[in-house]
Amino acid sequence: MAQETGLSRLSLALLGLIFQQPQTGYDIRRLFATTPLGHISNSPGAIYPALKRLEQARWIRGKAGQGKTRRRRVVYEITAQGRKVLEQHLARPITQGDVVWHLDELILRFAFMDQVLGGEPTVRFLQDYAREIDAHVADLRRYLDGVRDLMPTCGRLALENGIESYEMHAQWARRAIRELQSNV
Amino acid sequence: MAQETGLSRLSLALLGLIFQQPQTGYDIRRLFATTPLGHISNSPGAIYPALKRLEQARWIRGKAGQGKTRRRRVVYEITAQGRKVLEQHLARPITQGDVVWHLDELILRFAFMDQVLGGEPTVRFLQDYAREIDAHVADLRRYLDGVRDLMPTCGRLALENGIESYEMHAQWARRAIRELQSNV
DNA sequence: GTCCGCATGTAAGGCGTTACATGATTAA
DNA sequence: TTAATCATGTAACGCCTTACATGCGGAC
Repeated sequence: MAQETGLSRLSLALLGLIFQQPQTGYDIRRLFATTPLGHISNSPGAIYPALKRLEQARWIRGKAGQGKTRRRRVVYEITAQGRKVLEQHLARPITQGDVVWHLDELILRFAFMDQVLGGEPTVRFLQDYAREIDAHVADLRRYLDGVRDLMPTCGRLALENGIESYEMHAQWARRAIRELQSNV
Repeated sequence: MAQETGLSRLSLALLGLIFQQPQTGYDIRRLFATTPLGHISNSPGAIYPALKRLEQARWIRGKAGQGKTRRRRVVYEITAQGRKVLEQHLARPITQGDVVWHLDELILRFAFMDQVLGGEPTVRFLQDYAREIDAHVADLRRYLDGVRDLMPTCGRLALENGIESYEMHAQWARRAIRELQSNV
């Protein structure tokens, strides 16, 4: 499906949403069209094929179902195998590479995590997340300090944008940890 | 090359870097491998084909050149046409869609902007950037206020992550504007 | 009876990823 | 002379994007 893990961002979102409750492709399209989740995708040409792939992998199962009317519609629900894949995917440890290349996927994993894995693994995930980000920020700052005066102004500002973005993520994670722990 | 604009993120980076100074593919690979710019790509399987495409489009031109040694190496330099394309690409107005789907590409455009377009267009770009982000943040907050109590905890926290991320970008832009204006 | 919303798709194309391939040159 | 580094690629694959296609049901 996707390179390292077997789950592209879109597939992960689909699997997570269908885990939350059985849905049709159209339900998900509407969700993507009307909520911020839509930043993941907004085209049927991605969603329907992705659902097919998930079904072929036996991670979801489509059933002919009816909504309010009796139009043809396929309601997908997650399988036991799909649950297992989702759990394993969400439980994977965070690497430096994830932080550099797949930060948004980490957030997506987090978004489903409490319902799939429960509270404690979620908190641990955020702790790892914050730690990896701190390490990466340290790297970036070291680099910036070394070349600050050599860089074109906008290049430097763009790099600072990246650093501040990571710092914001770490702050957010620590706030989220506090909030999750106060709710236990 | 890419959908709306004719320049994928990688191609934009390549064109911008070659605009800054003539380079070989290997130079750029090293740059990607050793600087934060590398978050764009790190594989020769992407870089060399992209350079070929840019050359076929006549936006860059490869010349056999020698570095310190006399190994075969191709030094690429930007053409007049390439300069024009780069200018036009960087000068494109910012849309809401850019903010939702291509935020990182906007930052990349910004990174080359002062050298390609000069200071005033760069400041205007940042003003537009901040304004579009403010609008999007308002949308997201409106949505969040409507469904806050219905969302699973991690889902809400993930959404807040997105909102705070955008807010940080707007703050950064305003700081960058001040800095650019104080340097004129 | 026509138009809009529901619901599911297909087709073409592009680009990035991983992995592998190839040779030439310098340092040990 | 062996290994590492320089330097440039190719091949297979997967997924997303845009655009187009289809057909039913309800509302007016």
